[in-house]
Amino acid sequence: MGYNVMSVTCPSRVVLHRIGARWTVFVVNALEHGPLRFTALVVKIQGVTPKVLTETLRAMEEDGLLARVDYAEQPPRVEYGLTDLGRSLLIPLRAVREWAETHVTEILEARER
Amino acid sequence: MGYNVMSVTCPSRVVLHRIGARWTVFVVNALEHGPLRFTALVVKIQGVTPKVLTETLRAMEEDGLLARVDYAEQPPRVEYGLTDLGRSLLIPLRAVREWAETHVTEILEARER
DNA sequence: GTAACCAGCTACTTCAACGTAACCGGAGCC
DNA sequence: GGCTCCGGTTACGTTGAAGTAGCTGGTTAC
Repeated sequence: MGYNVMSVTCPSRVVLHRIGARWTVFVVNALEHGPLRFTALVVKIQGVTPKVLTETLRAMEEDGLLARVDYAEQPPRVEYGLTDLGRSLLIPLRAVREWAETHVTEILEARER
Repeated sequence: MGYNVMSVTCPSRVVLHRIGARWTVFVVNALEHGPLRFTALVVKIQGVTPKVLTETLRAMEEDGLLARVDYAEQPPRVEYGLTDLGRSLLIPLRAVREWAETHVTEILEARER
C-alpha cells in the first residue's frame, strides 16, 4: 500500500479517474465471461458508439487491463479479453454494479422529493 | 434486482454516472468515520474547490446519500454525514479504493510501455 | 453488381464538468 | 476600523470527454 487517496499527488487518483470513465465499467462487465469481438461489444453495451468504444478499449489496453488479439484474417477478426489485472478489477466493480442495481429505486425515490 | 445495466433505459446507469463523478468517491470515503463540516472536507479532500464540493454535496444530498445538518448558529455550523444509504455505498467503494491502491503500480508500469 | 459485414478512422461539433477569482453577511477579536 | 472565520454564491472561462456523420478496404453473400 503506502498510498493515501486523499493526497493530491496520489497516483491512485489517476486510476480512479480511469475507472470512473463513463464506459470502462461496462466494458469490464461485458467481458466477464470471456473475450468478445468489437461488434459484439457495441451490441452488448447499448448506447456506446464505435468511436468512444475504440477510445475506451485503447485506454484500457494501455493500462494493462485489456488484451487485444488481432487474428489478421479476412474478414478482420479482433478479440478483446481481460488480462489478469482486468479480471481482478471485476471483483470491486461487480460490487459497485450490484449496489447500483439494488439501491437504484431508493435513489430515484429520494430524487422525487 | 430486475435491472440490467447493459440496457440503455436502465436507471442504474444514472446511478453509476453519479458514483463515477470525480468527487463523490472522495466525499464518501472522507465521511467514513462520521460527519464533518464543510471546511474540514475542503481540507481533507485535497484539491477540491469550494464550488465543486458544494455541487457534489448538493447532488449527493438530492440522491439521499448525504444528510446536511444546519445548526443555525453564529458563526455558521453545518455538518455533513452519510445516511444509511450512503454508508451502504462505503462497502463497494472501499473495495474499489483498495483495488486502486493495490494495483496502481502495475497500471503505471503498464503505461510506461 | 451491389449490398452488407468487419473493425475501425477522421473531422467536426457539443456540452457538461471542472476550475478561477472575487464576493457576501454576520459575528467576534484586537 | 480592520481582520479573520464560516459556509458558501456568483460570474466567467476552460477543457476534455462524448456524440454525429461519413468514410475506408477487402471479403463474402445474393
